[in-house]
Amino acid sequence: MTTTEVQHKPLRVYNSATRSKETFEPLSPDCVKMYVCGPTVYNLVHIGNARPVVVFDTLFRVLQSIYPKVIYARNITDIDDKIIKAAAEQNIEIGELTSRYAKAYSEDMSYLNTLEPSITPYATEHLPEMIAMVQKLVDQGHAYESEGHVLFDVTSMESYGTLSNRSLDDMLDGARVEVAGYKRYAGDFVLWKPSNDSDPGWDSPWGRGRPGWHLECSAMIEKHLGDTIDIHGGGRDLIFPHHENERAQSECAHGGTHYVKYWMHNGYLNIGGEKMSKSLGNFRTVRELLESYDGEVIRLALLSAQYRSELDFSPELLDQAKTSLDTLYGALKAANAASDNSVAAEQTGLQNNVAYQALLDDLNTPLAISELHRLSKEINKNISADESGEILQQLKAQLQSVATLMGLLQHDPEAWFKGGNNDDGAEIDALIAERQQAKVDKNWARADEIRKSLKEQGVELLDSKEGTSWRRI
RNA sequence: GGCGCGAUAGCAAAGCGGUUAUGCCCCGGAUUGCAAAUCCGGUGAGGCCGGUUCGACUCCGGCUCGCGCCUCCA
Repeated sequence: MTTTEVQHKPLRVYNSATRSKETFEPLSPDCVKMYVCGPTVYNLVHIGNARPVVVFDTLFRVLQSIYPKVIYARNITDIDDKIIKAAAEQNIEIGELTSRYAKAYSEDMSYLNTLEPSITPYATEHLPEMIAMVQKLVDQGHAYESEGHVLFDVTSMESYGTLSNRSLDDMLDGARVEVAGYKRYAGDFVLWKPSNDSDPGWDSPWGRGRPGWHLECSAMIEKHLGDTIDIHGGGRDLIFPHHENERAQSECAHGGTHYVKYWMHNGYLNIGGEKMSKSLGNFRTVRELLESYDGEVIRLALLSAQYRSELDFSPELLDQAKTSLDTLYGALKAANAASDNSVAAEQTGLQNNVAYQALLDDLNTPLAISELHRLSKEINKNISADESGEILQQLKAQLQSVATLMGLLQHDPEAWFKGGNNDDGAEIDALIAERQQAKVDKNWARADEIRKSLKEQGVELLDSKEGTSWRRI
């Protein structure tokens, strides 16, 4: 490397708060801080819940490619009225329910090739911090106690509503819910609420109770990341009220200090043109989909549209993602077969890679994926042209490095095509050997018979100059 | 009622004021004992109506349709 500074194209991200795409400038280039809202653990997550996880995992990887240290926190909400209800219905302890589904979540997400966040804070482990924050808000006149509840006074904050771009008047105009009697103002939200004897609760200055929904994220960010963070992510449906209220609590508790520099929100995953949601019941769980599709197929499907747009989820989408991955793995496999790995790929770096540039532009994954296809086509052409292995290795290195940034092409190509269980691998190899002999003997009838019978078992034979390989179909 | 998003070829989905997006599907060709894979080529587009411009899918205005938030939700 010369003294010339490397020309980095800047990362650009769409900031929901300003409703525009901005150049990402971290608070400190030495340590970038990102927080993403995680699941409430009372059942299996659906594929819509997986979208932000995959999207922000990709962002995490891109950030790590630029900055030396990135702290990524994703919480687990393990106290919530839905949890209390579900545990009661199933007649089990709350802790049993939440640990079961927190584990399931972690497993499901790992199948989608997501990296572990740097920190996974649990709400129930941060009660002292939450209570302290509520106390601070009460002391500073931003919150008040009423009938055992502590409420945030939204009229006490000048800029309340700026994140979600709405005024207090607008909100009340459209209010569809009855205003609870203990609220001074309809828009006030709960910081702390009383628990009855059968509910889980913690002692507080306002009696035994539990936190309101928005409080945990504020308290955990404060504790683990500080008063101000670079990026806060989540689904679009969290902008209001969740993120608006989080911001209100945190900034008021911190004397007006800016809470989040870049708010990022992914679009909805739809089914049949409608938002997928637990309340509508039109969801598919990740676990259920993993029975039929490799996690990487699901991941590619989720990345096939830019994260801010809506994405209509369908079996066709997954089938297309599967076909796409077959093509990409096919090129990798061919590259492996055609070149000896003794030719070391020169470190080309990512900066000049079109796919990387696309990712730096607010995670333009569809464009990046198209570049993956262009690279794989280049690989195939170079194999046909029988060019030197060096070019092939370069192309392969490019393809793999940028695919890794998207959490794709993480399998061994051979294993990808041969599927999970290789119990019958020896049997297949024996038949291939027999067919090879038949071909030498020009016994085409026997050769075709073997091909046909294996195909009936879901195994397809692929003849090439290098010999015969196979894959599951 | 308030606020916001979208409409691209059979399907999915991007960039871009003028030049092939890309993938899947479909058609033709090369290759192949057969098959697959691969390569080459092709069909096919920008909701509707105006405006700006030498030129608009791309900018501006209107309309239509669809979706979302304002309530738990990724």
